Amino acid sequence: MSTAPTVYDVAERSGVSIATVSRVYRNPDSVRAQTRERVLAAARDLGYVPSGNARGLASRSTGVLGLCFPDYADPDTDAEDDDAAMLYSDQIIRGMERAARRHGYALLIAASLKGGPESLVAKVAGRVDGFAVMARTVPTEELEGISRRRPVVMLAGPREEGDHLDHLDHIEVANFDGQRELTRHLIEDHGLRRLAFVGSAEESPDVEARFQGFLAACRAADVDAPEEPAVRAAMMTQAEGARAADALCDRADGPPQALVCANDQMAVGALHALERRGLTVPGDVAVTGFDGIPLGRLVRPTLTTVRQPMLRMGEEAVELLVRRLGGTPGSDPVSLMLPVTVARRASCGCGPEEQSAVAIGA
Amino acid sequence: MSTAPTVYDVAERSGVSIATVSRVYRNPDSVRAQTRERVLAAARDLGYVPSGNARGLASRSTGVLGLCFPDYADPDTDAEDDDAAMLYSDQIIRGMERAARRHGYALLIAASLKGGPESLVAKVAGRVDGFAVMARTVPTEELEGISRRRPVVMLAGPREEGDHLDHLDHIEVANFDGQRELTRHLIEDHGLRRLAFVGSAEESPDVEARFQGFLAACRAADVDAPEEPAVRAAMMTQAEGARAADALCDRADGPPQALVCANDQMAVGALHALERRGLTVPGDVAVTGFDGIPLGRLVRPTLTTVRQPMLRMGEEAVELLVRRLGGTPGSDPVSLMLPVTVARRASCGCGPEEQSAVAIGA
DNA sequence: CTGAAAGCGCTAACAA
DNA sequence: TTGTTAGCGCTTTCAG
Repeated sequence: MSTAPTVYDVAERSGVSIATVSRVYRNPDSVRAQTRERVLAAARDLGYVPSGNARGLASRSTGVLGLCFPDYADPDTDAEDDDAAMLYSDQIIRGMERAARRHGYALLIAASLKGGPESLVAKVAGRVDGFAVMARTVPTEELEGISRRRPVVMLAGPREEGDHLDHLDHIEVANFDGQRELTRHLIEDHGLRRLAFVGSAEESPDVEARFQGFLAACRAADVDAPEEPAVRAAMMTQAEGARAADALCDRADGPPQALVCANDQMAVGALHALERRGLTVPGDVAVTGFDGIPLGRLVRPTLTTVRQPMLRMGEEAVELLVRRLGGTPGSDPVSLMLPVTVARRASCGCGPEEQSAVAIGA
Repeated sequence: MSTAPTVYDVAERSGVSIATVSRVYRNPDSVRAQTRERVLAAARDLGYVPSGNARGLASRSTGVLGLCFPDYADPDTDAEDDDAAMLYSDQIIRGMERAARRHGYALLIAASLKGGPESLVAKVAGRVDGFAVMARTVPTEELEGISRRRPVVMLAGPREEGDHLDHLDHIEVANFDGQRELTRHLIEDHGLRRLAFVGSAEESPDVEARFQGFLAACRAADVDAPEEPAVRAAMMTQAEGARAADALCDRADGPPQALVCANDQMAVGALHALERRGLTVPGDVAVTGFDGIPLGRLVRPTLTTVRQPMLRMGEEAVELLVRRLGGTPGSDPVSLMLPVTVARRASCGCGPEEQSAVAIGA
């Protein structure tokens, strides 16, 4: 693994200038066929691989798009379920990779390491032409500066109005509308009136929007609606979901009729906790989630939830980035709202078969 | 989005030399705190982002690992199932990303575009310190040259003996042992004796190994074992699996007692085809797959299969690469064989609950 | 169609 | 502790 061969080596070996070697790769037709073959042969012999770095430096572009996502690994998910637990990030990655490929880009992905020392974004930002950031992965201020230099699109988490970040492109899903529709379903179609919302302790615009949707539905139906989530889980994991369910059941007034969880992971945890306590779902308590992770269809009862179009989100992110990179420099920030889908399954009382689901919002 | 600021801009603005600016990022402690703050402040004001390209060029390393994978998208999978269809590549990506993060690397992923013009590997290879390649994603010869210049690890697909590639590190799963054990189970535990293996038309060492495992089990039990797979599907998709099942059922001697499919996707397709024909599984025909994709637990009957540890494969790949990069230059090529797990579920006749599964091979 | 030369932005000795 | 000075390997005018 000595020193890697460079254009100079290839040039020398094939008796041309380095400029010609470069042309062979960047614009083959501008070189006489015979010369080209000679160069290619030399390159092959030498095991020559063009340096992406040098290329990028000289041409000021990398051909790579990036994605920064939070460390979503749920430590409580056991190995078995883990196979099935295709999370947010996985689907966004899939969507972005697909779209990126269509446009000739590769995808660089990096998750925020919890106690990470050096800035994650900086590392990614420095190696890509543009990138997407999942909400709350990166300090706002960091993005502030970076976004002045290259296209950035925020994923999930509503546009922060009047904030420094409002010049970023932005994609979100219909959190409010989705949660409102699901809640309406619980109230009107199943006749439930004592609902508890399980939110999260950390600030999350998505969770907040869901809670507001929940509230809206309650108010519209004249159902008692507390100003605050019944529980704010420390983390949105299965363990915390179970804990929340337990806490709610231990209250003086007994368990609520429905546990409306801010995400699927917590809902699954709640399902387990309820089962352990001998409560049946949806008989004694209905449970709902939000996200639409595959695990939701594996648990029994199957989980009623609001499905997010994560794959599409990834694709749209790339489209946005590509558009920005393609020119139209000063245009206004774009903000997309993607529709969600309410998946009525067993845990709300809709029976084992998944009901046909409807697109909501956007 | 004018011209991005460089070390020179930051240096000037903070009244130091570019070397100091560089130090602030690479080795903060080697700069007086006061100076450091001044530099950082200037950088912040300017929206400075270190160029990964320039860095890589100068330091001869990128801090990025890569993965090339085939375009596995199954066009037959409908959008609904797609959510659940976490494929090979997704899990390997997850595993690699995790491990890479632990070692401070980011991950660059790129799928082979079908009619892709320019060489995929070259693009990836030029931007990373080392990378993994899923079998049959890349022309052998290409890798030949590249692997002389940087660490490459092959995923799946057995080491090609006596081939040019036998100096590459290599990770595979116990295809042979897994398929043999599953087949033994069908024969001995369920008493089936007329088994048909559904393979693939394209050359695949993995599929071949599985078929050999199948044969071995048949012979060991004195079961009639044809030298060739009963069917060789054009692609390993659901549609082709269904077609294979139909073809087999239309034979003069009627359907076999068991359809042993070379992967889960085909097995799921077979399940559908059988159902359409009014045959019950496992009553009339048993069906098995290979891979352990989540979809296998969603279909009814649940799919008996051999589970591959793809996540671990990704992690091991990174470990191997990191080791190579860490020195030990001339050491011999490593070849890992990862154990698989036979998941006995409903489609072989084991009942709805998944039986405890055992690790096989390696 | 091909060559010469000037950088791209940063790191890494080596000095100071 | 900080500055100076070479490149790293490639793209890209501008000539020829």
